[in-house]
Amino acid sequence: MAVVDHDETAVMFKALGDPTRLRIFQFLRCCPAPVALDEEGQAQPADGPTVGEVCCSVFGLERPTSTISFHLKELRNAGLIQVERRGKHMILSARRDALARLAAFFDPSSPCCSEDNKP
Amino acid sequence: MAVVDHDETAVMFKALGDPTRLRIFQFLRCCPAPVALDEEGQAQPADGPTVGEVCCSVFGLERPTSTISFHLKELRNAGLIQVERRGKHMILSARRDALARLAAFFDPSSPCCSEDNKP
DNA sequence: TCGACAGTTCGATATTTCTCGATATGTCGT
DNA sequence: ACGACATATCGAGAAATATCGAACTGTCGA
Repeated sequence: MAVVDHDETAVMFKALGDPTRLRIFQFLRCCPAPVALDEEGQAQPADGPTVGEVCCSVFGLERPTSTISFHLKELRNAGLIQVERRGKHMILSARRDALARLAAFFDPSSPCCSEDNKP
Repeated sequence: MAVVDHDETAVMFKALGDPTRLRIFQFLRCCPAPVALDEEGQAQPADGPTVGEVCCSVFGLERPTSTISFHLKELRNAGLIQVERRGKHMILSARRDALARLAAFFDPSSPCCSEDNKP
């Protein structure tokens, strides 16, 4: 088993490699988690950022929602964010497991010379 | 001053967003001490990995040198690697400051709600 | 100086990506 | 059911990107 799946990790980096998406992701990182599933499976709803709030807060409505929606889909396909419907809104949040995975990639104490690099 | 320069950081992520470049960078990361093997398998003390070694070790000569050279230039322009001429070879190495910067980006303890996210 | 070697740059091409407006889908309140 | 709202999808056009072979530059050794 490879320490790092290059292709899958590259998808994450590619998603963050666009300035528009990086700003969205950074914004979502800083927002409180919209929901907390406790051990009983009870969802405690909290206010989370919606697509419209991203358009307004991050881009000042200078971008059409269709463009933001496109980038949100890219971030979701890369596994970087979660999207949850709540009423007519979509609640957005950064995925903590993705953050942990990327943090581990740059962790200096982690082993880096995996079998992938050998012919 | 912004905590994170989105555009500049996005350039780094974009460079790592290609599987070919990610493999190159991962390979170079694992050779921090400039040590290489010559034809007899002897370790040359001051030598680091060269372009040809990347072609051979990482891609098994399945890619032309021109393609590797293209990706190395992208990584260099993104500030992720250093290239130093030594004789007829180019000695490659990952830039530690770039690694530290990216690690800081994902550090959970670092402040993430910079002024950039506020309108 | 010549030829061999290491690597880069160039030109062409195929593919992907970003962006936008228009249209469609889904949800709520009445 | 209907209209208003929030967001997604579609289609098209412009721009960027990855890839390759050929040609070029630079360096060393004989």
